[in-house]
Amino acid sequence: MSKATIKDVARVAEVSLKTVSRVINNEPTVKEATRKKVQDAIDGLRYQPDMSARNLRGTKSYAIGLVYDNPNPYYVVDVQAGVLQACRELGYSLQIHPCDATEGDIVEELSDLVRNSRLAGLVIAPPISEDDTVTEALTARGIHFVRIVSASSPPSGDAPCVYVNDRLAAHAVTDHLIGLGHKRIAFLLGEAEHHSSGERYAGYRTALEEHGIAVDPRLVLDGSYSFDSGFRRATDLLSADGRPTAIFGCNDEIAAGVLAAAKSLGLTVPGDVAIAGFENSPFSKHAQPPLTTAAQSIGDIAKQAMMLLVTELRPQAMSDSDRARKNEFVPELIARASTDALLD
Amino acid sequence: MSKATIKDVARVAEVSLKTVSRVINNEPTVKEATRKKVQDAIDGLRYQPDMSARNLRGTKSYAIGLVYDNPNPYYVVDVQAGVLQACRELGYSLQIHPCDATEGDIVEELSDLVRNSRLAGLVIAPPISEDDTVTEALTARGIHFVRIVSASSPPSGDAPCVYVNDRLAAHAVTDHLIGLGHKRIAFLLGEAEHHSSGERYAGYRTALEEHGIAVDPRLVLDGSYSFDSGFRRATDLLSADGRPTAIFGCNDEIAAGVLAAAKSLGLTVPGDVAIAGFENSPFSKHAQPPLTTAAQSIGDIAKQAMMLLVTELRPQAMSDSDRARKNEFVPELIARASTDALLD
DNA sequence: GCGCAAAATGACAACGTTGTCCAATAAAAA
DNA sequence: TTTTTATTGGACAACGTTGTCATTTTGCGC
Repeated sequence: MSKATIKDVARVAEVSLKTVSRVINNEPTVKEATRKKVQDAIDGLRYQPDMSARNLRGTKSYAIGLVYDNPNPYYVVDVQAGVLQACRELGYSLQIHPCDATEGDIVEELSDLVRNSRLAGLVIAPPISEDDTVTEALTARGIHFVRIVSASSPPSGDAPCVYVNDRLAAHAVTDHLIGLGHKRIAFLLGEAEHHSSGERYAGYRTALEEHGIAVDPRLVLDGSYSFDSGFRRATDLLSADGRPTAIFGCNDEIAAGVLAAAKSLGLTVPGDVAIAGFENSPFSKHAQPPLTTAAQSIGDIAKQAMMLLVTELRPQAMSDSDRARKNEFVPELIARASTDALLD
Repeated sequence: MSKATIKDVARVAEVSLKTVSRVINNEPTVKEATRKKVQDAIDGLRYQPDMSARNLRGTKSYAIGLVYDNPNPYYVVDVQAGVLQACRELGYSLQIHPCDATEGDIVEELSDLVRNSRLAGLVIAPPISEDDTVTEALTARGIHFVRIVSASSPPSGDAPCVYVNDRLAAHAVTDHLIGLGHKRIAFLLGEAEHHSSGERYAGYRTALEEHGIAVDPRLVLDGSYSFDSGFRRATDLLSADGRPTAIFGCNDEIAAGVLAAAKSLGLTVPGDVAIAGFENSPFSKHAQPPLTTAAQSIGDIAKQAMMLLVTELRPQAMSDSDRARKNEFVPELIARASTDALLD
């Protein structure tokens, strides 16, 4: 009933411990016949290598850390799910590490984490992944990591990275609004430390310019990725003269705030004002009317980040198809009734 | 720069390896002077025992698993945060294990998890924690675990358990509604496999009975813990004759659905219909009007569950104050404007 | 067949910790 | 003082795995 060890496999396959180890680790110098014999024994015994022993012995480790300071629980569980799936497929264990970038020395904290938990590397989610001070310090300390960031092209620098092209997606959302006849489109920003906010703004801006619409600075307001922020800014915008005919919130929470503000002012959506969000949060579908947004498959992105990290750490362990995967993700426009009454 | 080991501590403290080990593990037979000397060395070197080595060697393990199938991300991250904090304080590492109780053999899955990851025990969150088939099978297999469940008194049986007294809290919410003059109060249930749904209903029921109000079965509707469910049930209730003057949703998502339904029917809240939820989800505060609800400190509950698990596993490792902690938690009523227009 | 390089395999130690068992010391009893 | 008994400290093995290095087997050109 107790767990099978490499010893059991060796006995069954009639080879030495070391040969089994070689098979497990995909080392090249094993005869095909031997490999098969060992693999059969592994399958037969349902053997799985022991993480503790592996981590203890080698320079290598089979544990990675997931670092995030994103306050959005929907985002967090999706990232976890994606990384966890990749971990299972690749035989890694996962150490989650929620953190607060604003308190304490985060670099020290992460170094300790890696040392104490013997982590092979880190997957770092935004916004902390976008803090160059942190990533440079980690590189300087020789810590392996992969970042998930918002960018419109592969970031320069050596650190491997998975990037979400928010700019392109925001461009598409803005195009959609322009296509519906809107010319006065407001944009509500999120926190500046989230690159996604700036990227989405850039997409909005270029879309307007491409259609020869001047960007009106009075229609671009900063704020935060929150319902409250959206509500306040929208209340200001919508109760002043020359109000916009559409408002593009930097994420769905902001858009939900905008929607609430519009309703409280007695405006109809999308009749009086069209509203678009970003991220395809679950509640965007349930809003009344449902919110136009852009969908990101956070799980896939996170999974790819983990794959990329392992490609870094143990190139030979990854198949070519895994290695060839693309590291750019472009969220897709999801048009709903908050911009186009004919949809639902 | 590399990690300090027990060997370094022994050298600095001028004692043997074993003595250091004894200090770390709080074994009784160490002279106070020696203990201090060793502790100083530990602190000085910022030594932390290596999990891999500890887990590998002993019958003991210093890793625990957190098992959950709750679809609510807010709940999940709070539970994680609580357990994680306790893990740090107690020197454990955490393995998260989201799962789907409806597919595959969950008992087999958890057994494999415990064996393969050498887990000392599990913290199991609802609703899967409330499935007796699962918990009995785990007990039969000798797996240590602590459950977080909804109950109005300590569940019988040997398995240690932290329980949330939803019944008492729902009683308070119902009292609040009755106190505001409501007599026709509807109740919208969640999924039957969540005990919390039944417990909250029981609290609602006894509160009505205590005030001599008969429970009208037409005002008690089953459903699920979702916005949609709340929306549909409330639409039915509010558009039929003899509509209730208050609706108590089994959680905030349901209540949010009720609120949306009321608005879409042109009813004012709380004027035409008062609405109460449960759980104090972040959005309950942002709803218009803000939702009356009941607050649970999920993080504290989860932390206490972890403490209790360790008390099980290594009684001598816990201080008396930790051991004496209460395992019952009662959510508190938070009255807001969705029931009482004078509040906000 | 023979020799020799190259490929495949194996023996053994080591990773950091704890359990077992025994030795040394201090305290108590004679 | 000597003997007995608590205390406390230390040597060694073991957990399951992989790195190092030695050894065996294979393939190949003569």
